Amino acid sequence: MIERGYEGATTGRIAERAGVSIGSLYQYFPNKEALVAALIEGHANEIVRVIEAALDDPALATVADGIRALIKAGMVAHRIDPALRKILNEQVPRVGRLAKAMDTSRRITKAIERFLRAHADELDPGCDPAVAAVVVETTVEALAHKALAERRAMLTNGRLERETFRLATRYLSPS
Amino acid sequence: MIERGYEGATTGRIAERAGVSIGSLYQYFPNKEALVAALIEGHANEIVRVIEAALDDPALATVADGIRALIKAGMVAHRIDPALRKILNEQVPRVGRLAKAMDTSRRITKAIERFLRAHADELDPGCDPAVAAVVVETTVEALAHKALAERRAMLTNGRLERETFRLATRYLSPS
Amino acid sequence: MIERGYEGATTGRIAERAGVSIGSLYQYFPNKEALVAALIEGHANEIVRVIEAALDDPALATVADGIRALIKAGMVAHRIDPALRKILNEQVPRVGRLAKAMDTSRRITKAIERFLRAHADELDPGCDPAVAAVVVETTVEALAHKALAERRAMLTNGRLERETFRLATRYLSPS
Amino acid sequence: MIERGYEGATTGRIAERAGVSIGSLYQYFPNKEALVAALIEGHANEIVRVIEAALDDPALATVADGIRALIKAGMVAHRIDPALRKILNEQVPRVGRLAKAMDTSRRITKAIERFLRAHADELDPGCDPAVAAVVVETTVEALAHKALAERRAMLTNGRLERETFRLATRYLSPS
DNA sequence: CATGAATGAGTCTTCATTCAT
DNA sequence: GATGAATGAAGACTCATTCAT
Repeated sequence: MIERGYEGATTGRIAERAGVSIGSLYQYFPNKEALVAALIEGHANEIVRVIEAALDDPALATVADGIRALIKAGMVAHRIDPALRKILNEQVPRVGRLAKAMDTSRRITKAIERFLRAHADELDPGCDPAVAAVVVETTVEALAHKALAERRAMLTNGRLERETFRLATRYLSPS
Repeated sequence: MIERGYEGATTGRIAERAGVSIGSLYQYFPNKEALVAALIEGHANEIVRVIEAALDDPALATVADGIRALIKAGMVAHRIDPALRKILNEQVPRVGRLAKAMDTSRRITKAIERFLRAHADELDPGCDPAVAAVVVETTVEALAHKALAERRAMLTNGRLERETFRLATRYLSPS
Repeated sequence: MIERGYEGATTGRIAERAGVSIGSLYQYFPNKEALVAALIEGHANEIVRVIEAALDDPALATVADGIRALIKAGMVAHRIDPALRKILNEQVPRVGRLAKAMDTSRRITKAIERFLRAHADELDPGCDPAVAAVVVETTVEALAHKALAERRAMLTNGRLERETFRLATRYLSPS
Repeated sequence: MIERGYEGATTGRIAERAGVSIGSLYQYFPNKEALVAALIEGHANEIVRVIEAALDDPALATVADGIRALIKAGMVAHRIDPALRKILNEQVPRVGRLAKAMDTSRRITKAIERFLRAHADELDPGCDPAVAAVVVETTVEALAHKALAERRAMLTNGRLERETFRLATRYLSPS
């Protein structure tokens, strides 16, 4: 729906795809911004749920397992709606209620932090879970994005996924 | 100038900030796309130059020195015009001549790759400079962006810079 | 509405005269060209109808009667919207859908031809109805136009009307 | 130069074709209207000269000769610059100094009237040279225009020319 | 005098928002 | 409540006109 960017998504198009009239849309949302925010929030929740589910899997025994799960989930999340995911992180003006819908990355960071704390014994002693979570979230997200947006070759041969894993595990593990 | 995104940057606003009339703008550029492309290309070149200059410094003895220089330069580059830098990587439609102006990250990646090859003896044997350059570029850029956009606290206390350094050096060094 | 020519007729002015907003206009017409074409087509149809009605009058006994009716109808038609009539024949770019709206004169020529064929016995033997219709249509139209546009004096005293009649009847009648 | 209509002829294009700078144009003409008026007046004079020359030819013995010469000259005049001729009669706003440049048809009418008076003995007694001149001028011009603009077929086989001749001679000659 | 870059009013067109039905 | 026609502000772009060089 928002494949063509915030400005590209006209209220008319949104209404049409939603199968309702513009009038109806404006009965529930005060303006375009709120409307797009709701749209985004829905997708954001879905993405966060995918990541959280992956990290909460009790089958994850080690940090390495967690990293692998996170990378896999990151790829899945990106595929939920690549364009939207991108817009979600980038294009939507960070103002008002949109900001609220925007904190996907913060929620994911929190999930990663919880996971790291649960495996604190495996981490490098100098590693602050709160900080490390930011680094890991930012890094994994950026590499997944890069792979999907510009480096499809490194994606298909699995190279970038392996590199991402190496990057994260070396960063977290005791030297 | 383009703080509000490609669509937010109206030709009128661009003209006003540039201190000329719209008419003058259209004397030199055939349409908005070309105009924005020129704007972006200028900044992109500046950014690439800053990074390349940092990595080409003959005073850099080790990979660690290079990483430090890259991180520092990344921060500087981001400050050249944070908003534009963002747009540059994200919001501009990747089509036509705009796409051409867009390959800042590829040019930076090349510069990093050159640097890594020049210091191949210091790298982990399993490290392919071409791939590692993509990872380092993506990673350093994303963390600098994150720091400036959402985590100013981690920026001011230098924490994120240190973490970025640790992340990159551990990733590149022999285990 | 289009008194000042195709270029003089701005969408804004058209909307204003029509008593609607520009937005509404664009809800029904894809662009200015289509809008003007519709305007013209409407008037063209009206004009053609007036002429056809005059020539189809069963009360017309002779060619002379028909010529008189045609001249009268031509004057009436010209008064429907003098400026528009002018544009219609002259100024509108003869391209695309506009061209379609333009063939008023051809439709009128056809009507005259039909009339002439129905009265073939009264015509000069050397008179080809198809050709004569073109001549009569062009001639009557031009004189009506001239009378209304530049020679109001000859119009008010009925002189030009009488001359037009003499011109056409002598042209058509057997020598 | 004005092939594309009054509005289509931009001052820039006119200057370019004239091989001078816009600035120079504005040194001689106060505005676009005056500029176009001068352009038109030049062509108008040329056209009037062609017609007058044809009608003043002492070799013309009869009214029929004159009509033939007029028709021929009309065709020639139309070919001098068909588009311009058209615009000249139609499209240019009939205001201000432009009106002055516009009276080609009146000057041609005068020439025809002079010719008719010189051959008054051949004319139908009911024929007022002043009025007949208007009729002939309007009629010949309109048919030439029609032939060139919409009925090229009738032009190439000479049919319309012959019809025009018949129309005019029958109109002028004693019954 | 000639030049042509600069100007900005005026055009067409889109789209968020409202409101009568 | 739902609808979608109507609205008009705002944006991209053109071109007649001016004026510094």
